[in-house]
Parts: sequence; structure tokens; C-alpha cells
Amino acid sequence: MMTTSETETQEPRLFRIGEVAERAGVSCRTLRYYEELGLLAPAEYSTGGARRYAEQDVARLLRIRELQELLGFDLGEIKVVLGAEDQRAGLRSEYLGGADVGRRREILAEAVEINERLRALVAAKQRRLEEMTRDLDDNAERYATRARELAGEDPGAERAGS
Amino acid sequence: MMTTSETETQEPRLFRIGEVAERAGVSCRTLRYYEELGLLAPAEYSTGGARRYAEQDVARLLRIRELQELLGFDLGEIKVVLGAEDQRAGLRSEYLGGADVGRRREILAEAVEINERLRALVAAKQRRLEEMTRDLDDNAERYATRARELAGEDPGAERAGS
DNA sequence: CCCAGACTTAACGTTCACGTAAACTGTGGC
DNA sequence: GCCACAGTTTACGTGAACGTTAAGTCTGGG
Repeated sequence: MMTTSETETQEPRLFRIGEVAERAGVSCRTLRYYEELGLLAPAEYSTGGARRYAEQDVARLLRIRELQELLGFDLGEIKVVLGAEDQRAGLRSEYLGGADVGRRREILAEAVEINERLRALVAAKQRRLEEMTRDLDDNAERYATRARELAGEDPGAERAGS
Repeated sequence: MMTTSETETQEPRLFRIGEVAERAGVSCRTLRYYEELGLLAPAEYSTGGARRYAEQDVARLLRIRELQELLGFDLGEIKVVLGAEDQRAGLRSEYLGGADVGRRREILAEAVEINERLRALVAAKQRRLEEMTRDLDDNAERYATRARELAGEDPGAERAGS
């Protein structure tokens, strides 16, 4: 059994930098740059030194882009946020590994705090966007009214309504 | 009557660049830069050449910042959006001035289009933010569960729960 | 009239987030 | 083994959005 090759818990497919870049709509340069910043490292390297990314790395890349474009974070801030998420993953390992309870509490507390700060920030942004939406809709309505007025006038007419 | 000075339809107070900058939380350099880009010009200049901003200019500045920080537009895109709003104001004048109907329709159509594009963009952003909010809340819940598990263990205990 | 403090222009500097070129190496299908 | 194509490092370049002097001018209270 096992159609692919051996037993080995099904080797997860790895991607070359070009594939990842295209899938995420970024350049290879961007991926290397993120690695340079310590933001995103490939799962492994080929013997020749070529980067090999796992599916999970792609997810992380998309997350980076989301934080960047959606929330307007710079790459430094993103590193902090992702750091917290990494710690959360670390917590899970420590947890399963049976680390001391104090340490676990500590990591958890920090993760919670970052999560809450992010939550508040997103909420604030949502409120401002809702306000903007209302304004835009008000505009749209004014435009519609204006358009009806214009439609009422024959092309060539001179007077203007109140 | 008229406690301030003369009759004169109540001269609207003007602000110096430093005041405006502080009120909006930007630097004077930023204001001059925006003017250089044709984004924001002061209502008038003193005889000596000092910029004098009206309240309306401050509003425009805040709008610029909003488009920049909330929607992530660059200053070029913002110029386009504000251009449409200027045209909307222009439409009003042309309207009251009795310009030809064709021209009015034209301006109105463009304003409507920009408004709709902006509306769609904001809506898209809102949807993505909602999704992010859900994710964050899910995280928060997981954290809470984890915290309850931790609370159940006495400090010093060794076993880990499932 | 004086003078501190706010303003002016002009011009060069800086940070971020990559883009781009050069010179070289690895990968894999025939 | 060949060869095209994809990848590598190193390093300088770039556009956006300002920051930062420098050197001089304006403003307004005493």
C-alpha cells in the first residue's frame, strides 16, 4: 500500500520559490527579503541551497500580506504579531512536552494580550470603515437625487432648480 | 452689534501651519509636501507668504489621512479620489451657475463611478476584516480553554491533560 | 523698535520595501 | 553529458513619504 513511495507518513509536497511567489502574487525578491528579515523561512533547503517551501509557509506568507495590506502594519510590526503566533505554537509543544506550569501561563498570557490588542485594533478599523460606508452611501443618495433633477431637464434647457 | 470687528459676514478664522499640523498629528513638512503634490493648498497666504489654512482645509487633511491610513491608498490615488470630490463641488457651482446639462451629466457620472468603486473597495475590506475578527475571536476562545486547563493544574504538577 | 518664535524656500538625507543587474550554480528532462 | 531554465548571493538602484539641516524672513507682543 501507499501509492507514492515508501511508508514515511506521506512526505508533504514542497514548493520552489517561483511557485510560491506566483501563488501569492509576490516576487521571489520579496520572499528572500522576508527571510532576510526573519519573517518567513522555507521549510528546508535542497542540497544545492535552493529554498523549498511547505504549504504552511505559503499560509504564513498570505498571512503576512494580509497584515500588511489589510491592517497597514509594517514588516517589523508583523514580525511581532507572527512572533506571538509562533509562541502559541511553541506553547502547544511545551504543553505536550510537559513544561512547567509557570512558563506555560507566561506564554499564554502574552499570546492573549497580543490577541486582544489586535482584536481592538481591528474593531476600531471596522468602526471607522462603517462610518466611511455611511458617508459613501449618503453621497450615493445625493448623486441619485441630483441625477433625477438632471433627467427632469431637457437637454438645452437653461433654468436650474433650487 | 457684531462683537468681533466689522460686519463682513464673520471672517472665518485661519490657522497657521503649525497649528494645523499639531491638530492633525502630522508635521509641517507633510503639509508643505501635500501642497507640493497638489493635494492640499492653504485657503490663502499672508502678505509675507505664510500659509493660512481654513477649517475646511483641516477637514481635507484629515480626509487625506483617513484614506491613507484606513484604506492604504498612496498619495497619488488619494489625489484622484479627492479630485472627484472637488469635481462634485465643482458640479454644484456649475449647476448653480447654470452650465449646460451635458457637462453636468458628465461630471456627475464620473463622481458616481468613483463613489461606487470606493464603496466596493471599502465593502471588500470590511468583509476581510470581519473574517479576521472571527479568527481572532476563535483564538481568544482557544486561549480561554487553555487557561482553564492551566488553572486546573497545581503549580508543580507534572502530567499534561489531553 | 526689538526680538523670540514661527514661518519661508532650497536642498540634501533617510527609511521602508522591495526592483534590478551581474555573475554564478543547481535541477532535471532528453 | 548537455542545456535551458530556475535558482543562488551580492550589491547597488528606486519611488514613496517624508525628516533634517541651513540660511534667511515674517509676526506680533512689549
